[in-house]
Amino acid sequence: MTIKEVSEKYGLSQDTLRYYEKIGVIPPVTRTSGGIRNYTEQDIGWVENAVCMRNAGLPVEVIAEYCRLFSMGDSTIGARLELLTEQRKKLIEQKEQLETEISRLDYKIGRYEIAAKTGVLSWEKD
Amino acid sequence: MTIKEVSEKYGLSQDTLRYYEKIGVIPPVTRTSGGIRNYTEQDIGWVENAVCMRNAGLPVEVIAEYCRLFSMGDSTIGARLELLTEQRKKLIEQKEQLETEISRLDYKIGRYEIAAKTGVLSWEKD
DNA sequence: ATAATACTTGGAGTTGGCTCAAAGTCAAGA
DNA sequence: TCTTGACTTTGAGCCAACTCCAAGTATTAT
Repeated sequence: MTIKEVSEKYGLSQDTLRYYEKIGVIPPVTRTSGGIRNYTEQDIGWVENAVCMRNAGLPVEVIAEYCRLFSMGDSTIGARLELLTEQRKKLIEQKEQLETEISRLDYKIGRYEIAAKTGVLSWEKD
Repeated sequence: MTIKEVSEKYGLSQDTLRYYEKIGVIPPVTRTSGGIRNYTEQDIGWVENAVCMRNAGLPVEVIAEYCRLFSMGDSTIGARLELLTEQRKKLIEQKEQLETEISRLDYKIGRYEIAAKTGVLSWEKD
């Protein structure tokens, strides 16, 4: 698969794909004899991994570290497990933050709906 | 309350508090006759609002827009309701992204735990 | 063979959200 | 009175994560 196709499939710019490879968020991509990127299924697996992790807000640095450990082989399994566990913890915290803010918003929105209907503000501030 | 106290109470730097005020994430803070910031309960309410919204990842621009609308009075209630509803939707999407990634991580972590115990990788790639 | 298109690299520029520094004002204590 | 320290403003600097550009090479279509 060419960089263009991968770019379209995952909604990443070609620049971003090259950038990800450069900083190690994905391992070096397979090339044609002419040096052109030719993404294999494996390469694409790494792209998917990067997309998911980025969508969840993991820093590129962390994803790159995971790739680096992976490339070093089985001796880094413990370290990779630790890295993933730590990130999981952070995501759960974020999720809780989000839930808190969503209920705050729900409350506010509820009050605004009443206000919009009645034209009357049923409260004091913000 | 002085800027120092507010800074310590909410874990924001004094610079950040001044920055928030400057860009309108919080409305102009009450001042002493000498022009020194003297946060009232109301002002602090706005700070809390900013902290919650930022913790959930809302852009400062959006928070500032809400403040702006608020300062314009009751005629903007509809617009404020719309803004909050839109942001709520985004937060829910983000939450879903997070949940997706958390289960992906759970799956990976599960495999790594087995690998760490048995020393054997029970799968092929990443 | 040649033009158009797609690719390459390296490096500079952009955006969001702070963060720091310089230079100045002011109030309280020795 | 002088100094200390907290405050003020304006503006520059920084980091993450892209994003764009220039200059050059390779592939494809005619």
